[in-house]
Amino acid sequence: MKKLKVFENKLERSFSSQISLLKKKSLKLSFSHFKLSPNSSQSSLSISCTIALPGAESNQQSLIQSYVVGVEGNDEAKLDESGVDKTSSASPSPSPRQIADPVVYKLVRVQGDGRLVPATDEEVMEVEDLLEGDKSEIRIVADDRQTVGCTSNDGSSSKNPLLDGSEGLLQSENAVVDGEKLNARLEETVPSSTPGLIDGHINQSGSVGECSKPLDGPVESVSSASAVCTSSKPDFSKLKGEICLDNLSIRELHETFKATFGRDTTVKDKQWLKRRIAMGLTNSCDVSTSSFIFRNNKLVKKGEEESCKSVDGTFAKDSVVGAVNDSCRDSPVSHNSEMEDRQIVSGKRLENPSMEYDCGSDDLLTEQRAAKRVRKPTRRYIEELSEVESREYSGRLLSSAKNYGQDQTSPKSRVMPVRNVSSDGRAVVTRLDSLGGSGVQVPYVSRVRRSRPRKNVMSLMKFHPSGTGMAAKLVKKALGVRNSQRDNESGGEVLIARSASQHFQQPLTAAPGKDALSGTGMVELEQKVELKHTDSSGDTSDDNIVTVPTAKGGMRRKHHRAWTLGEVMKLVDGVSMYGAGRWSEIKRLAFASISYRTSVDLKDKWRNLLRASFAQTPPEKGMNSRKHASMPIPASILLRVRELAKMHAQVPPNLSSSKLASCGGRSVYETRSGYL
DNA sequence: GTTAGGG
DNA sequence: CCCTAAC
Repeated sequence: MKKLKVFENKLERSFSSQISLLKKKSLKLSFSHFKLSPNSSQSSLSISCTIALPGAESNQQSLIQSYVVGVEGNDEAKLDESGVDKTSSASPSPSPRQIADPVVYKLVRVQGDGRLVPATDEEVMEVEDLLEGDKSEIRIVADDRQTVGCTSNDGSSSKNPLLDGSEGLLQSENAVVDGEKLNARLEETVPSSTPGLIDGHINQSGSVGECSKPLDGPVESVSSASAVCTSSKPDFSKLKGEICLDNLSIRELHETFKATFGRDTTVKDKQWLKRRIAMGLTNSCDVSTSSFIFRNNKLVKKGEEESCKSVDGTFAKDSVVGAVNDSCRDSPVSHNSEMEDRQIVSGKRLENPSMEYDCGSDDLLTEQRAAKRVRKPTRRYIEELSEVESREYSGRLLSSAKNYGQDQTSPKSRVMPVRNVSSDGRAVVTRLDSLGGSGVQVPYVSRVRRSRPRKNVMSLMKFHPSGTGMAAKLVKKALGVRNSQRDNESGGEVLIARSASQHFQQPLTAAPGKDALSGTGMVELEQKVELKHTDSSGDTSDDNIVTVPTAKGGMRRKHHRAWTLGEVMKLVDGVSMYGAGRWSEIKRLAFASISYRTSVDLKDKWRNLLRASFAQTPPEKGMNSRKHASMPIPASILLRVRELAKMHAQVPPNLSSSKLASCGGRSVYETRSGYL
């Protein structure tokens, strides 16, 4: 009999998680039909609950979980011992491990007369979706609970694997709390996280620590925390126990590990082992601790949506959380090397003191990130994230879809850039920009960059003695006075006489125009400047500036200016003359008149050229299919690129210049002149 | 300030 | 093109 109860208990617990899920979906749940009934076969029990799907009242569906009792393996043994009917043979699952998942969910329709009719595929799908969608939530919820409510631990001690533990606990540990008391106690426990648990004492879930999705086949029936809310029967004892992994020796930990995961581990790190075990034992997915309480076959809702609530800071370490998430994500049996890595990652995160939790959504994200992350987040990345964060308080959740990449560091641990919060509540990120020596803050977005050397400013300053005035203007412009209308001379190539003397100032004056900012308002300056030097190399065009929505929602200016044939040629010439890699040189000499191409641009372009030249070495073939998108690069040029590449490959950078100068200089020059 | 690379 | 990390 006792055993029976155990099963019931488990059933309910696992079932409750489903319920909580549904609830989250704001589906109406009708628990009146909740019932626990022995199946025809002794080896299984089934429990059902009807839920009213949004639209159809009449159309009640219920999720049925059937718990297959007889299994062999760790669980089995225990069960048997407990004295319940041992159906060792009954279990279909061959391997011990698989046995661990005795719960099966079935969707059925409840007929008017109470009969249960197998659900149609469609119905199944429907519900599955619901559950599916909630997975993440579940997990989150689970996290909280894990820490908080925990309860059933099962055999984490080296000796008792799984189920056994639960049994033992049932009887021994904190024992038997019944009915009312239990509930009352729950109330307290849940909301307030239990401090002690987090660290050393980890709650073990009853069975093996794998999680699986609700509807997919076998699911682990026992959930750790859920135990808390389970007491459909008054006399249900509470499963509660804390296992102090800390006290275990490494060897013991190993054993435990093995018992938990079914494999050995060579890891010696105690911490790691503990985490792993805790994780494994903590069956996250199907725990629905706080939300419901079963009582006398009725489901009593316990707290309101408190998935996030229980976090009150105590639960500041997310080791457990992280781990849980991990475990959930993996297929039951697969926690292996892959997992281990992540595990480590999460471990790191742990150490971060400044973490805050917002309901675990973060954790989830972080999780995902952790999985891939290889490279440390770039500063920009960090900034973006932080911005997101800043605007996040609007209540909008981080869209997981956005999936901020693999940033491992906790979102919370980011370094915040200087920022001011404007009245509208939006955070404005600014950076300190020094213009002409005076530091001013300009909106981060309109950051001046690219081809606008300081000297430009200085030179401008020269034109306008009133330095301060200028600065002011600059600032103003920076602040975003945008006058979009601009004379653009669309980036045409600049065909201008190159007498240095004639244009010797030009680069300076012209620069401002091209600068990425132009759109934002350098205009005034420019115009003034241009008055003096009307000739202009003509690259004032910034028309191509396009604002691209960034992931974070900010807009980033991105201007694109296609490389003209002429530019390409200049580049090639430059490379041939000065050598690839001497981009600044090339920029200075060959692109003196084209201020909008930076050395980096040259470098990038060259890289692309190389790629192109080699990629389509057989020029004719590969490209005809779709080559019109971007300006086709004349084969001749590609050829040259190739040659140059070859040359450079042979000749070390330092020699290249001289060598090239001698070799290619002339021809190059000629070519260029021809084009120009 | 440049260069090399990844994104 | 944009950003960084390294030089």
